[in-house]
Amino acid sequence: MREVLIADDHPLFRDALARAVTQAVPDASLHQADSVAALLNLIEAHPHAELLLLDLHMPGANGFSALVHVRGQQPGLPVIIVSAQEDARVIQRAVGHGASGYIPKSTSADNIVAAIQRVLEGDVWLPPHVSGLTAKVESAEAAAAAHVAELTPQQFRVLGMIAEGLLNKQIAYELNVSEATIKAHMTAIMRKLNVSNRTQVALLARRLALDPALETADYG
Amino acid sequence: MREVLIADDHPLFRDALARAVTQAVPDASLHQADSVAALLNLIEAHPHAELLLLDLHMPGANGFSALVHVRGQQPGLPVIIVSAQEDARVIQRAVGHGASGYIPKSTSADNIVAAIQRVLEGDVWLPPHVSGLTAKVESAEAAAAAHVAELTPQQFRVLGMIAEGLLNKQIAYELNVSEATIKAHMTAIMRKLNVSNRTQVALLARRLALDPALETADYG
DNA sequence: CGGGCCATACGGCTTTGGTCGTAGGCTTGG
DNA sequence: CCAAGCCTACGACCAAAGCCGTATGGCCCG
Repeated sequence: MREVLIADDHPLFRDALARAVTQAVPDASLHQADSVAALLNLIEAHPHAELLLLDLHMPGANGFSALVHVRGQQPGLPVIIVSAQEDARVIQRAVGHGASGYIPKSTSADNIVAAIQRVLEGDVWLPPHVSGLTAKVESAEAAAAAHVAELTPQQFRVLGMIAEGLLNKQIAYELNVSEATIKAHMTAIMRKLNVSNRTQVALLARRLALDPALETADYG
Repeated sequence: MREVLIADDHPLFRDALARAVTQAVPDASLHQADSVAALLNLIEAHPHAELLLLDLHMPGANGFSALVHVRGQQPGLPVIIVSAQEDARVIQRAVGHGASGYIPKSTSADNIVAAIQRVLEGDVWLPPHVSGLTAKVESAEAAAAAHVAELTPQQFRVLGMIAEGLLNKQIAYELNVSEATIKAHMTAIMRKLNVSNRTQVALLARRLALDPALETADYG
C-alpha cells in the first residue's frame, strides 16, 4: 500500500487531485490536509509516505517555506507543487528548492495522472512549456532555505507564526505549551538562522515568499 | 534658478544624470545624494526643488518606500525613477506609487534629456516599449504605501532601520537621540501603520520591496 | 541494554520593547 | 500676537522578549 499526501485548501481541487492519484496508483492510501499546520501533523503521522502534492498558496505556506521544510525533514519524500501560478521563475525556484514536479492548475487530468506516475518512478515532471530550465535560486534565498530546512517541525510552526507578527504568548496559546517553551524555541531558531532577534527572523522567513505584495496577514 | 535633486549610489551614473539635467535645464541648481539618508537631508534642505531623480536600488531605499515617502512629504515634487530594472510590472508599480517618469539605465542620453523636459512640463514619461500601462498596485501594497506616506521624515528613518532588524538602542545611536525618543517614534509608527508590534512594522515595510529574495541585509 | 544525542518542555532572571505623561520649538491662521 | 497643532525629544513605569540552567522522553548505536 503506497501512501500519498495531498495538501490543498481548495476542496474541489483537492478531490480532483485525489481522483488523479487513484487513477495513477490504484492501490494508493490517500491522506489530505487543508493547511500547513494539518500537513505537518500528516507528515508526522505518515513518515513513510511516497509522494506529497503541495499547493503553494495554502494558509501558512508562506511561499516556498513549507516545501523547504518538508524537504529538510523528509529528504526522501518527493514533492509535486500544485499552483495556479504558471510563471517560469516560480517554477524555477520551486525546482531549485527541491520540488520533483510542478503542476499548474490548468493542467488536464490526463497530464496530472502522467505527472504523478513519472514522479513516483523517480523522474521530474514539469509543464511542457518550460523547456531548458536551470533551477536557479538567488543566493540570499538559498541561504535562507538552507537554514529553514534545519528547523525541527515544532520550530517551523513557531517560525510561521513569528512571520505573521504574533507574540510569544499567542504562539504558546496556539500550540498549547507555555510561553517559556516558545522562548526556548525562539532562541534555537535564532541560532539556526544565525540572527539575533525576532524581527530578523520574520524578515528572513519572508525571503521565501512568492511575491512581496501578496500577504496573508492584513494589518492595515 | 530651478533646483533638481539626484539620488543614486553609483557615482558614474549620477554624473551622467547630472549632465543630462544640465542639458535639459541649463540654469538648474543640482544637489546630489548617494543614499536615502542623504536624500532625506537634501529634501529638508531644499523644500522647493522642482524635480527628483531617484534610483530604486539605493542603500536604504527598500523598494518603493523611499518613493512613497517622498511623495507623501512633497506631493508637489515630481519624481523620476531611475533603475536597471526594466520589468513592466516594476514600472507599473512605480507609476502606481506616484512616479512621474521611469528611466531604465539603458536609456540613451538624448532620451533622458527629453524625459526630464517632459516631466518638468507636467507630463509623465515612460520608456517606449511600455504602451497601454494601467499603473495597478496590489491592494495590500497600496494600503501599506498609504500608511508609509503619512510618516514624518524622522519616523521614516526609524522605519527603515526597524526593517533592517536593528534594536531601538542601535537606532538611537545612529540618529543621535535617546532610546526613549526612538520608543516614542515606534509608538507613533505603529499607530499610523495600524499594527501592534515591531515585527509587523518590519513585515509591512517589506511589502514595498522589489523582490523578496533581493535583500540588503545579509544575516546568514 | 545502557549511554549519548536531540526535540520538547519549563521557571527564574536580565534586557529590550512599548505606553504614558510632559515639554520645547516651529509653523499656520485668526 | 497668541493659539492650535504638529514634530521632536525625554524619563518613568509595566509588559514582552530573550538567556540560562534543567528535566523528561524518544531514538539510534555500540
